[in-house]
Amino acid sequence: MHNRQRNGQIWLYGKFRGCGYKLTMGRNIILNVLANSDKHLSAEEIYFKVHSLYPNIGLTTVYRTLEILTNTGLVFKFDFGDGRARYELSQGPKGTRHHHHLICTNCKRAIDYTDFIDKEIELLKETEKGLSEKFNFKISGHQILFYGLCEKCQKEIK
Amino acid sequence: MHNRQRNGQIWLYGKFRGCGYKLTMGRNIILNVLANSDKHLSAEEIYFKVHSLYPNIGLTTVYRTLEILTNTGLVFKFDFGDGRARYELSQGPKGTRHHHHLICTNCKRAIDYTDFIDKEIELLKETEKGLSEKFNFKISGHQILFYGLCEKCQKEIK
DNA sequence: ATGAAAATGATTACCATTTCCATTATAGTT
DNA sequence: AACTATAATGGAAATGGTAATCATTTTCAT
Ligand SMILES: [Mn+2]
Ligand SMILES: [Mn+2]
Ligand SMILES: [Zn+2]
Ligand SMILES: [Zn+2]
Repeated sequence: MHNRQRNGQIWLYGKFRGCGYKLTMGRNIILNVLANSDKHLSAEEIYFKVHSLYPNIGLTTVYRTLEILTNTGLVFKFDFGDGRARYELSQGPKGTRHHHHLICTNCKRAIDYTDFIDKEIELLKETEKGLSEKFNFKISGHQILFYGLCEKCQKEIK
Repeated sequence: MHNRQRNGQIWLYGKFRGCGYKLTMGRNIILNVLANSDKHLSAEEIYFKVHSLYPNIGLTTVYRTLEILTNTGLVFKFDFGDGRARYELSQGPKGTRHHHHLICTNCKRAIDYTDFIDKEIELLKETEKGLSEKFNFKISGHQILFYGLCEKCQKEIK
């Protein structure tokens, strides 16, 4: 969209470098694409967007970069059931807030929501503590998914 | 294990038939395998188990049956991140209780848990109501996932 | 500038799942 | 029981997202 997000990347770059990775042109643009999108992009979608700005990029590099970003926690990788992974910046100018997803079982689109997060956090914190003790499981993250039919698909399916 | 679950299938068969599908030998055995397992089986794992009882079965039929079972809600289909779908009976002698999962990000195994379900149900009911109104989204189910390292992998990774 | 290490991209391989299609089983009707 | 329309099946081939290979290029500390 605009270039107002430009500032948001600065710390992202730093965090990427901080993990010991070199910030190359391709990686830089991949980060920009992620930071400037409010969608849940697939690897191929990211590839096309990056390619329009930097035609030398290879799909392999996109996959490799996304793997790094996922492993370092800078990006969340999701499976919403449409046969391809979906990626989203874990923090940033738009996606700063912790959120969860509504997934349409028909069109496979995901809607972000942040409602009820406070109560949820409270419950999850408690649950997390109990579970990690009971199962001796070191919890590092969580995900809440609601499945159903989006407004559009409700009408279409009827 | 034992054959005490034999009774559990009766209503399953009925529910399957009730959806307008013919209960063939292959489908029957697939249901038995699911009902007698407490694991999260992949299509191939199910195929091998069925095959040992009914060698005529084809992997295609397993996939097709699992798709029917998933669409009719008799079976839950999960992606725990190991590159293949995992299936679990949604109700039945063992899996009657509503539960959620701890997923090891290393070995990709899933642990069932039923702790804190009461509080969770309460919160989710409220959340569900709020979300379905706000987004005009018809919610049909939900899933809570905790990610982390299982006891075994904590030691191995170290 | 130089060299070791990291990164890249084109190609190929992989592999879970789907599609195709000819054959067979099912269940209702005569 | 024979007929028939329809559903189900299974083997083979195709599909498609992702991972591995490898020769080449880029990066960065020296
Ligand atoms: Mn999101
Ligand atoms: Mn389970
Ligand atoms: Zn939809
Ligand atoms: Zn593990």
